[in-house]
Amino acid sequence: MSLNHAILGILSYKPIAGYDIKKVLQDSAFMYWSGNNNQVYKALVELHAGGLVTNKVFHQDGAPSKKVYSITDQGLAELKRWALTAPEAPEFKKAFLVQLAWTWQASPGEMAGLLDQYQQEIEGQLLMAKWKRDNGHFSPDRTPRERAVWRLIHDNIVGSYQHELDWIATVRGAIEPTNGEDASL
Amino acid sequence: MSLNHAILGILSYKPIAGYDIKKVLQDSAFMYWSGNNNQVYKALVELHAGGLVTNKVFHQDGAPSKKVYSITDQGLAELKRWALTAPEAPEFKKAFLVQLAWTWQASPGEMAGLLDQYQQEIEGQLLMAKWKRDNGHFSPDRTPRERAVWRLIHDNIVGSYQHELDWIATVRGAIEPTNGEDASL
DNA sequence: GGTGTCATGTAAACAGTTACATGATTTT
DNA sequence: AAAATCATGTAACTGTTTACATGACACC
Repeated sequence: MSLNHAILGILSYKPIAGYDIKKVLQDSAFMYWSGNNNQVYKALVELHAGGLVTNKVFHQDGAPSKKVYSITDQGLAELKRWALTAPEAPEFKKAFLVQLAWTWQASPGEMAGLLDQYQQEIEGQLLMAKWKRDNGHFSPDRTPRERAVWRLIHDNIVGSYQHELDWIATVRGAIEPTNGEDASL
Repeated sequence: MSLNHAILGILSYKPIAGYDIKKVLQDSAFMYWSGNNNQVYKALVELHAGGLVTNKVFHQDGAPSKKVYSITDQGLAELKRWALTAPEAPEFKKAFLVQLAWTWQASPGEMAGLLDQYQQEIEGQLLMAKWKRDNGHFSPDRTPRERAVWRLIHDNIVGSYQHELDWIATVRGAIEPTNGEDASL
């Protein structure tokens, strides 16, 4: 589970509260955890127990108190150690491919409709990914290299959606009936 | 949970036993479930309870008995219904991107090493994906369209890894130090 | 007056992985 | 002699999502 390490990374940039970590995760295009309460607060308790973070409670009037977490030297060391561990292969969970694999009972029109829907879905995701790349408000910018790396990471995600759109186009080309049988138009 | 539907799809091609469904899942490039006992046998019990599949026990000597499952008309109808439901966006779990995001403590050499390792990992996956596309022994081939669709699905996966390799190359180009400071060679 | 934000946390449900168990047969 | 394959199943654990709970304040 590298969620704990992702949180360490976030805290390495600046100390923030659990509630805000949650939002950073939810807004991130590449930190793929949903960022729900259960996961985040549990992770923070674990990190705290391991001495990788500390927290300080800030009382505010007109709003609930917040626990602001900071990374420790031990946490920084652990973050560096993890950052250099052997990379894992990416996991692609494309439910649409599974669906498409079993459309032999569908008509050409139904298949075309499915592809249209998938394309719309992807176009939406692509737009969001681009927006997050260009306007995401959480991006540490400690060195020129870090800035470049974050840009490249977002390009990877954008490119993944772009690849999906390109692929949809080839699918349309490949499965369109050679003899014209279109309903609408 | 669409694992149940994926299993329905497999059974729509031909009746097979749970043990073999497990292997089909493990060998599949795009049906992303690990195919462990717990998941498969539990899914089959559910499908059976819902009347979507039936089973027949075959006793064999020199080997354990097997329960061969078949899809029912109800199961076929459910498979078609599901195949035409609104497609979901793909999920990309690229742990490497998270790792890369927090490498600001690493030296240029360490980063280059990481990239090398990731590339090797991806090259391995790409090879496997291509092999499964070209030699995978489970591919229903009921109609020319189904054959084409299965090929396209595998092309999607292969393309995803290919995209990753292309991206690695651009990362290398973007972050290589402008002034030459290389250790080895 | 209902909905949303801020901020923490818990409970329950679902999904997924790893490991255990059996017992004959085949392979290394 | 040890390990893997065939074939089913269960147990224990980890990971993830959804929902519940509180209470002040702001917005429409």
